[in-house]
Amino acid sequence: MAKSNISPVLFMTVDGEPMSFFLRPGPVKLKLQPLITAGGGMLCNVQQPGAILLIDPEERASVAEMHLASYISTQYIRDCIEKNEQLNLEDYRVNPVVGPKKSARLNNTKENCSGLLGGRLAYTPEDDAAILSYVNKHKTEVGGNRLWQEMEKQRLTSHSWQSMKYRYKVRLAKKQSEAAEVGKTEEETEASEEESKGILPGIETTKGETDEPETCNSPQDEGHCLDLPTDSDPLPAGRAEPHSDDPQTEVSPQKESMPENVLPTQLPDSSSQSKQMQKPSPRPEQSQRRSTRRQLQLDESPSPEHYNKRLRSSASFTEQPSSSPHPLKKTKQAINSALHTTVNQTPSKKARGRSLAAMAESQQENGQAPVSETAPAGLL
DNA sequence: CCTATTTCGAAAGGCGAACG
DNA sequence: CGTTCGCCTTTCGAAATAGG
Repeated sequence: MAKSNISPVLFMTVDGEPMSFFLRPGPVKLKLQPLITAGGGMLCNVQQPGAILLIDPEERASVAEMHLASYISTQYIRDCIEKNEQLNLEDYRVNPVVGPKKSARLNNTKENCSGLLGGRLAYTPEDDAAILSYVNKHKTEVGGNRLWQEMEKQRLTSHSWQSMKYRYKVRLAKKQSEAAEVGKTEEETEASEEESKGILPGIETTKGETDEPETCNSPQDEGHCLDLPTDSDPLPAGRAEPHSDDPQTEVSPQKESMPENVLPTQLPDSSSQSKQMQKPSPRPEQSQRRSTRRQLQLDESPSPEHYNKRLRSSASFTEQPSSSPHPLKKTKQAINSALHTTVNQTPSKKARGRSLAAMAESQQENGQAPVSETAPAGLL
């Protein structure tokens, strides 16, 4: 494969974020590393949350069957380069996974604990710790939902994002604030504290290993236990020690915190957000958050079509996510809506949305304009 | 520039399990 | 058996984006 032919953004998400891959050390890794890097991606030395686990098909034997599901064949890289386009990862999954996390959680570790027997899953210290550490890194976003959804996406825990959020609000926040008082200076302090307590093995990625072997039984581990392995020993089965010494192991989980390897291509996303401020108020953040959000979406829908479509919008905030083109509009709308509310029409929007959805489904082409409800809203 | 549509954030209510 | 605690799901309101 000629490095020169590789698109510099081949392994980048739509928002310009480099895709992270993890591959056990070896000749294959040596071979692929430059290619991935050339494509704008990054090959991590440790398994990070969002990292795509690669494995050479020939080495699959070295991985426990149950863990194979988390791996993507290195052929993916080759094919992407060959076709010069980002292919579907699922097509290269070594062993297509089926198990939904929900079902998995049923056999959760807490059989004897007070957890749940039925469908509910109690929070384990690992879950809490993972959430806390994650939140520590994204303090500015705690107020919103995006962060939590991210967490869910990354399978930080096997709970829904709403659940995690709730959990955080209700319990963790307290703990955190307490801890914060103790060591206000740096958030890390807290995180490390947790870790040292053994509660938190490795930030988000983690969950796992810390102190209980069972951890690997938990649902998440389906996908996450595997995440722990480091360069030296990616195999869950093989690793006896949780780690915790290796500074770069799981201590530097986030996508944002994966610098070393390649160009950090500063992501407007997390970086800018984290910088925000210590959480002023949810609103002010919005504008910036929006753009980020958008990018996330792009990230998820890499299809060319979408790309084009969005490009337009992205263009507006290309380099300045938090610029100001929108605020204007926003203000206007705000005013409008304010007026509207004052006058009346509260339900308009909602009703509209609902009826729309309903209508759309039930009478796709009944010719009934969903706008009906909107009319009044138009108060103009 | 205005209107319509989509998405996000937040809150409330409901459901299930454990404990007294 | 009743009460309390905790998690999950659904609903409501607001803002941003896209299209005309």
